[in-house]
Amino acid sequence: MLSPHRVVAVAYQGLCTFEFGIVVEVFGLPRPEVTVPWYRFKVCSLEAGPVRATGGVTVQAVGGLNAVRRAHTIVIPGWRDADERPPDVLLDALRRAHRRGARIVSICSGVFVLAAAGLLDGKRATTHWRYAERLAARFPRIRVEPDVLYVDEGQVLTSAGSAAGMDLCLHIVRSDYGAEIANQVAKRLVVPPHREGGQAQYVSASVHADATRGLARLLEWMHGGLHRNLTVEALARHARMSRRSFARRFRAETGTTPHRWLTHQRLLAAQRRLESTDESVDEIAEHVGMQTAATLRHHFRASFRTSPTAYRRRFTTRSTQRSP
DNA sequence: GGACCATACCGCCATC
DNA sequence: AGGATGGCGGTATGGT
Repeated sequence: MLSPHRVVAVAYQGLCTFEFGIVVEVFGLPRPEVTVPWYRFKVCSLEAGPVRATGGVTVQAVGGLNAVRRAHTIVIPGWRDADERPPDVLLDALRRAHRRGARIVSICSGVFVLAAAGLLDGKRATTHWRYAERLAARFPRIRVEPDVLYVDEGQVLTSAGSAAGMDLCLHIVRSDYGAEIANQVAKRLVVPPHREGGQAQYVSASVHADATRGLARLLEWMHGGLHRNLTVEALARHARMSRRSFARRFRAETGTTPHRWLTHQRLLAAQRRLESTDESVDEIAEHVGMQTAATLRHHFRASFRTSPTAYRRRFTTRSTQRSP
């Protein structure tokens, strides 16, 4: 961990108060309970003078975009209008920061700023489900993933709608400081340390809560028995549907396919076990329902870009520091 | 890393 | 007519 690690949030006219608040909460609060050097947080303003944020709040930042030049992490907490091209000073500042290796983060519609700067070309990204189509249409070179809470492309990270920004910020803390400290932060925020699944399930859940109830029970059942050898055939039977209808319903509700969902859950379970137990990779593979350790390693690397053992070394709850 | 086999996925169409 | 369902089969993906 670079010490101190400077995080800068960009404020602008029409600032999204909620998303901005998330960033302040996670990176900007003093954390005496954390015994290692914490982030140094700063807000910088795109426009001179106080800026109006949503809800009639006025924000007076201490400095201008200069702070971006020295930041290790830059966060764009939403953008006021998906159709408004962000000013060139901001785009240039982000491009320069990106070139020198800074980490660029967006929440919700903030992705449009990153996209306009060209930082997402050829990369995966996500945004609020309301904007996903527009993003994909306007920026065809971005691989838009509408059904996840956040996408970590290493140097560029994007998160889905509003509160998913919290998931991404916690993910960043977890990457920088390890699971134990991330859990402490989550605990103080009174949020779960790790939300699973994508935003699609929240979308349909809020649109028609009843329809999801049947499948939600099934998901819980699947989750409770990851070690079982679950075939799509068996799942469909359990849900009393044909395979075809089951697959359709599953995608509609969760935004992914049954098998992919299972694999993902298994990987998350494996992560938890790597963090909190000293089981061998073989044992973990068996426990989470991956047939063999080789299969686990394969998927683990594909998803998290490290091996299970390397992950354990980094995130085991004792040694919590690493260099970003 | 590639080859082989099994299964999962999804478009298409008929049916309820 | 129109929406949901289920079967079929070609292709993609996963597991060994």
